[in-house]
Amino acid sequence: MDIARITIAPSTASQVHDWLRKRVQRGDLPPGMRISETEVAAAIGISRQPVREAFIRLASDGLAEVRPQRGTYISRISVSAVLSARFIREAVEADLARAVAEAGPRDMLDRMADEIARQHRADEAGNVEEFIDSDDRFHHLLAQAAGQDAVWADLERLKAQMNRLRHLSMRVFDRSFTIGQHQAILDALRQGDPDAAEAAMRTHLRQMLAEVPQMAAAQPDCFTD
Amino acid sequence: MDIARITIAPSTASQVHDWLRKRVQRGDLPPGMRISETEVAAAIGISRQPVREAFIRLASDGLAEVRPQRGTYISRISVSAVLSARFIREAVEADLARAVAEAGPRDMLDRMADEIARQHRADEAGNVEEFIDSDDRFHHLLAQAAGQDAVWADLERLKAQMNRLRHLSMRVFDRSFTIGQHQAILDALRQGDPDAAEAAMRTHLRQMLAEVPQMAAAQPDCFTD
DNA sequence: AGCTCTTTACTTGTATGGAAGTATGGCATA
DNA sequence: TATGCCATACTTCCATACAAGTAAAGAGCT
Repeated sequence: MDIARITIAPSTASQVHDWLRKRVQRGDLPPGMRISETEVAAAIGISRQPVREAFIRLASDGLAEVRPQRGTYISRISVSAVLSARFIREAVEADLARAVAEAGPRDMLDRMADEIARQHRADEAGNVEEFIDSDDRFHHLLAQAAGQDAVWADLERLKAQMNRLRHLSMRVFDRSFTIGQHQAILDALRQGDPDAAEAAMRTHLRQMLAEVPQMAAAQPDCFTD
Repeated sequence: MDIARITIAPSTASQVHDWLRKRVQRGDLPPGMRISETEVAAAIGISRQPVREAFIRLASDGLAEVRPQRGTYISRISVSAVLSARFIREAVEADLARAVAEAGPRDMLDRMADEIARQHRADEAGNVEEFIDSDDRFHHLLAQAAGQDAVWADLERLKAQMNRLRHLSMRVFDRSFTIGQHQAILDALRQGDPDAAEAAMRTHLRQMLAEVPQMAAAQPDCFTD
């Protein structure tokens, strides 16, 4: 018999937190926007307390900023935070790529190829959300192939800022370029060439170095630093 | 004229959070311990609400676990979380070491040498707290020397679990060994040898790979996974 | 003894009222 | 016109009361 999977009903505060976090990451709630405990509570039809606790969690995620007695605001995207998260991602995923090139299970590589195919379809269909999700799964599969699934979970926290930026940039930049880089990484992994895999990954993730200042210059209200 | 540095009085909830976080990291509140909103509030002499909000933040830090209607517990140290944080640190600090070896400012290297001297003194005096603090400053200086101060701030979040473990292990393991590894890293940086610097850093941080399972086996109640 | 139900004493979650602080617009004054 | 004061309408923060759920001890029955 399987272990019964018990699911407890999530608290109101937790649900509000999830709801807000998704809306912030999708850019539905734009950077700099003011949100109010009272307003959100009235809109949902609950008291202020659960909303307040959701705000606290949102602030812990770095997605909101609570200024006492002044108001709560959706965080602007910190350029330096994005760049340092990018630095960390490059270092980590370079090591992951090396590890997989040296001893990666073949079936995981096949699954990565599947994701690239999905990215082609999402690109042609103009489905930005699906493209971003598949992009994430591609990199997640790399971590799993290296036997470091937990590492990806840790990176998720750092990716919070990058995700918001990506929802802006994906409508602007060339997605087929991204797909080509994914393919280059996978090719190197398949050939079992650690140096090539690392180089391809670093090239891929350094793409952001040029894009971030460009995005920040185009929409200065959304950014800080 | 300088910008006036305005400091707002931190909220009660924020102060309680800081207090609890330090106590958890120092091992003062042991893993698995049960804490109660009511008890803490009574001990401090305030109402439950600020304490409750401090608990929420502590849970966001991964240092506590709130089980609805059941109780709140200090998180056990997750072996897999520590190992994945270690993996990330190795990857990041390897890149940092390379960068500094290639183009690191000399004065920062001198400050790193100062820290090693402090570590010798702290070791002889048996001052574990000071040794750990200096150890942190040594690695922080490396990030600053690479012009990536923000990266260290991001790593702080991941180090939360590792810090608790270190307070346990530092009383057990050989500190002079650690100092020797720091010296080896600094020597490679001074010689401007990126490969040697990276190798020394990876060796240093892989030390934990052997220690963590050893610690977990010795004190199973404090760990999970 | 062993099992079942109930009571009771907890826990965290939510609602609400008021306290303290901040920004803003209006008004009097120079 | 420009400046300073002040009432007012917000905001978040804290205290308190109650609701809902859990766990363990104990009574009563088989």
